[in-house]
Amino acid sequence: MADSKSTFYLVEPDIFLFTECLHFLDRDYDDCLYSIEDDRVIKPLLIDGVQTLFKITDASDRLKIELLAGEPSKAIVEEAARYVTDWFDLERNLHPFYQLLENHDPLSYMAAKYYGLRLMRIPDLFEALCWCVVGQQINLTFAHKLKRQLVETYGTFITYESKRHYFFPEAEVLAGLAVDDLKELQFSRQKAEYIIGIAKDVADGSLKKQELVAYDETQKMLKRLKKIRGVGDWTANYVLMKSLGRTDCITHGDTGLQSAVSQILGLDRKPTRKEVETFFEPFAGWESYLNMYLWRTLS
DNA sequence: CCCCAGGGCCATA
DNA sequence: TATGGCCATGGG
Repeated sequence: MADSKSTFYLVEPDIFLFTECLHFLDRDYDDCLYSIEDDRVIKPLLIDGVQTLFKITDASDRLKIELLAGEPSKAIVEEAARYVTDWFDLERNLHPFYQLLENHDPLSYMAAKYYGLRLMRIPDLFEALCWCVVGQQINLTFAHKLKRQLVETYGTFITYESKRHYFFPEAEVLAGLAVDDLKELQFSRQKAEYIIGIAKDVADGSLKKQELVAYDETQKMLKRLKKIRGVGDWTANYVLMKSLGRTDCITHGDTGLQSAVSQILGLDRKPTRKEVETFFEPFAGWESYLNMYLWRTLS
């Protein structure tokens, strides 16, 4: 294959800064589904059952995506482009959000300080749901440890330069597990039951991302998601913003969010749900982005 | 030892 | 509808 076929570019939108997006991905945690070194991301993608590996770098006004492993068919390049576009939320016009941000009293500093940060998404619905269940109630360090155990035990991987790059486990695989299989990985009984249940729904086709998208309204999507055992208010909102890219979601109950809002309001306690809603009011339609920028203040 | 982490279910009233 | 116990583990 000609080398040119294995590299493609995506035009960067206005208000985009690759390093700022990478900073959010990197933070202090050890994520097992991508690796970041210097100013590049290495991301394995399973596309129609084909194992691929991409390197993403910044080329001034474009994102450069190089295929490191896997045949560069047209379909694979298209899927990879789709994935990266969603991952970095490249299709979003952030001007309206920045307008609100710049005119907001205590938060206007964010427009410059976090300039170009995008809602870093988890395009895969199953992965997003599982990540939520894993992260429920526990600290993020332990959550990443649990995720790594899950991925390295039940996921497949591609080897590149003697390093393993893992794909998130298939729903069909996790659907066949017993609760005790996950308890061995330090999952609580509830988390194990939730994840296996969600895996079964996805594996048998009763839960599809397309179904959610078709609802068109955030409230209907939330209602559908909350029917799933293990999915409450926090998870439903998290999944809608991170997987479906809804911009009007607030991760109610999120301790990180509460901590950020508490600091900004100068409270010595966690804010009530009402106080959080009031705080978000000026950002109607852009709650998810404010949510993201508030998380950013924590790291 | 305590409490709390990017929650949610379930029992109880 | 609202509240409290519970879950697994690690860090402060």
